[in-house]
Amino acid sequence: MTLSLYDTYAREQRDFVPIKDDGSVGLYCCGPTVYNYAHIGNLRTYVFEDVLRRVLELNNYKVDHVVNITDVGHLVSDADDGEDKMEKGAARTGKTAWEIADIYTEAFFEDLQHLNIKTPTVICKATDHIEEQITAIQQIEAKEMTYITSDGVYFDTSRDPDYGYLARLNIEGLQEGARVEKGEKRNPTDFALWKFSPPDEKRQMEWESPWGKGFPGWHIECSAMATKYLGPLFDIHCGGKDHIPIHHSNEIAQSMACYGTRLSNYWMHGYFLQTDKAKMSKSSGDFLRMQTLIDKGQDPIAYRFLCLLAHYRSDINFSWDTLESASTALNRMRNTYFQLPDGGKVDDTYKTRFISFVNDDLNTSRAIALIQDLLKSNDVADADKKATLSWFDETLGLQLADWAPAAKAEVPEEITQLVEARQKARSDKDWAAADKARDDLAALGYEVVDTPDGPEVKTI
RNA sequence: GGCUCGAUGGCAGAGUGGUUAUGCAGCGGCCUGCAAAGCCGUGUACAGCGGUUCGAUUCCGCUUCGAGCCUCCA
Repeated sequence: MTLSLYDTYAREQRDFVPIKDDGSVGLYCCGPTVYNYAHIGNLRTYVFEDVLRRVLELNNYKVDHVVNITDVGHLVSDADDGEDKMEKGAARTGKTAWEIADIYTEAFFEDLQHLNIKTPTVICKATDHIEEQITAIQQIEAKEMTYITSDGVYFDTSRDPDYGYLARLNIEGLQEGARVEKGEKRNPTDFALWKFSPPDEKRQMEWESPWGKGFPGWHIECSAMATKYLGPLFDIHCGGKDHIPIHHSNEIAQSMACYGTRLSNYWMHGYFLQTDKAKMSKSSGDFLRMQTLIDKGQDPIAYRFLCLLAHYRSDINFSWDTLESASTALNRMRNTYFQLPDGGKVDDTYKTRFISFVNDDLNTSRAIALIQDLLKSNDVADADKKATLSWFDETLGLQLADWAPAAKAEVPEEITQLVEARQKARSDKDWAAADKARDDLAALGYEVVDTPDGPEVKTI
């Protein structure tokens, strides 16, 4: 069955045809800048990329999945006095920039584990690839598409006639805009390939280069590492939609300069998770991260489920109520799955429908609606429902098979006595006493539920 | 100011030129001494105004509103 994916570059959904004919697919995903924790909006994009990878695998491709770690400091702004994020983080915490990077890199991968996101096949750090970045800058320089200012080596975007096509940038419109500060740049869209260290201070992260001591610009990192691991033209490049106008436009410009390619055959972008009708932002200081959800007793997989409920190409409005409703739905599904018998086989009709949905530009929302159909179906045996749902879950990653109802908690003697007293009252049909016992238990934080096998006690 | 994208029921969110999305919440019922869970059933929607069409929520235009980018940003 044909896999069809929306390509931002073409602005349309295209049937997927891999570049190589050996069954492999090159997938590059822009990773985190590790100067702080990821927030759940960031994480939504990695969930989307994980589903993309799983759908590619469902289509029998072997996915070479590369994710970068931006551990080089990058400027807060392009102005000369801009502070560096890594160095700023170091100053804030009293740790070195290198330690900061390690701490947040580790936290990032913990977040991915919580969300059942598959580990990339290649994880590459910018600081481990300085040589490759310098080489790439030299290649661009050889094409005479760079110039040097007092603070760095810049890419001259006016030398690229197709600059900004990905974002359909209107260069003249940008120039008319009031908010663009050029500084020493020749064009508003020009960007730094290499930044010089300030002459009077020692940076924690700096390297020698043909242009002087300094550090690489952000955009060259992705181009250089993607090319190193996947070649100058590979299949799919992903990132958040905010990368379309700047970061990805610049990556493409760099690749055009170096290799005459647009770097990736497909450009795919994850949309935002909004809170209070606004984008969640690291720089605004206050944001929700995975640990915040966990601390509030939320299940990370419920968040993954929430992400899957919507199409990756539409913004989600996040609220605690929304997460709660996703969580309720997921738990019902888990319970149902748990109670279904094993030993069935995957239902072909549902399998085909599932593939048609996820192959249609990752329509996970229809795939999840299909689960409801399946579970309510009168035509599929219970054991087959379980096998089919289990097969769906290889792509959805909800870890249904790993879930089990919470074990019965240890109950203090005092509570057991109350429950027994209530049972006695019930058998005596003394409903008032039974209800009082229920109220007393509730006051102590326990709920009693009557089942055919007798009363069960749960903490509230 | 420029550019890009969007607007679906109480909430979240699919989809479609004429026909049930789905989930959560709500309501009614079954079950239960009561309750919880579960099961069955059920209402309300396609921002506004024009246009194309036999017919538009779906296509086109305008208006209004919203988000994003233009500064690091998923």
